[in-house]
Amino acid sequence: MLGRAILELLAREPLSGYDLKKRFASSLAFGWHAYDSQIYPELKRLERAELVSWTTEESSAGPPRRVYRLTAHGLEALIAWLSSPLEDVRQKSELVLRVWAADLIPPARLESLLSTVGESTREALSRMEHIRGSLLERYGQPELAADESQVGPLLCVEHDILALRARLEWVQQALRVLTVRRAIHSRTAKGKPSPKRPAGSSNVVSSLG
Amino acid sequence: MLGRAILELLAREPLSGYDLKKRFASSLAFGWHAYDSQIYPELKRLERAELVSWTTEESSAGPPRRVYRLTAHGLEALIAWLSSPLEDVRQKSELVLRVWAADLIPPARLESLLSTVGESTREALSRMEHIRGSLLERYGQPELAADESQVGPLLCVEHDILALRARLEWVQQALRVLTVRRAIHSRTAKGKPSPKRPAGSSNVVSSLG
DNA sequence: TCCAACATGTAAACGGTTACATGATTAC
DNA sequence: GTAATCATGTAACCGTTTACATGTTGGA
Repeated sequence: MLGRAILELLAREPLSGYDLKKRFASSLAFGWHAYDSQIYPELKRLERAELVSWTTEESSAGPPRRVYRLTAHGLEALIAWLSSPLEDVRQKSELVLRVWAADLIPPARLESLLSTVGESTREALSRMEHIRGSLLERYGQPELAADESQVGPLLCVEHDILALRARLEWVQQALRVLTVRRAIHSRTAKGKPSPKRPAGSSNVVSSLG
Repeated sequence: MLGRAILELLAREPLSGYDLKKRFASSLAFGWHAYDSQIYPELKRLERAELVSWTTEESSAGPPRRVYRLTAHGLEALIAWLSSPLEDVRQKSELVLRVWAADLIPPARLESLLSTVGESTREALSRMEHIRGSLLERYGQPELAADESQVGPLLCVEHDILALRARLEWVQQALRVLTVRRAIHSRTAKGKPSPKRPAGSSNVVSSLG
């Protein structure tokens, strides 16, 4: 998959491994992330497949750079992939996996996990909204943006904003549920052991899968 | 990660490899998916780590089953993981990766990709809403549900519903944007080549990462 | 002189995916 | 008999992650 992401970036402009590394390192171009240790071998693989070629360029600071660009064959392969049918849009989330066993997590711990996620989601959301602001200012509404190549990135930013808002909403809902439950428990079950599954009640969730 | 998911399931009730395989195969317990080829080796790994143990049970149909259960140490390890700090909630999505290069996809292809995703999202959403319906019917509001062990699954279903709604909303927005752009193009640019990036305008997106 | 940024890599481990392989029991 | 379901595995591959490794140039 990283190979495809690299081809997309090279379709816009020639880049060196180091440039790509910077793109994939921090806030990540389009939510994708990669390590430098993966980028250089991947570029070699793309080169062997004749999807990219490179030329050496002098660098202003540091050793000479190997600048990669798409070959005609590379652009063709990229477009073929982009156009191919897409299946399986499942999203695995460690947070959700953990919350599934919410009853096994000490309540205070669970609440702090959710608060932390909520906080980082809020931050990511405001970063994304800021990015959207500058893109809209620069290019106008995505429907009208004159620069064809900016429509995709604009839509990706919109995607992230909607996804982050949904996650934030869920985290708040979960925290609300847990708070209410704690309040009820402390009132009704003073010192009583936590309620067990009623005998004979089959586990509904077992039959969902 | 699969090991953790297995421990969570075994914390509720003893299960055989075959049971786990069924849970992970189709609609997936809590959005997680796994292949049988992965489950049996993973059970051996958990056994070596003394997190699970097994006993043989006669099966009503077919060969005897090896039924696994958590050890005390396994429950301890599970709770330790559940309580540990959680970082990195990044979500990689092939769909978003493709849309980033929307301008390279033939418009009709892109629209059919998005429509397909929209349709399968709608289906998943109605499945999830149905599941939520039966859970609420059975256990009542998550705040009040008497069965402690069902709160997590209820919250997971809520999560999926919010996430699916957000995705659907985005897909519809994207389709709207593309439709409007197509309409404008066909009116203003009869036969004209598609507009190129204005010379000298640096790519904003490059500087976002 | 030393640190930060530039620039490019290798090796090992881990986890998920695909494909292949085997055999028992029950219902049709 | 034969197909479906029950039940358990192995082997090879591939992509990601972590850790390690090396050397240059410019500025403080």
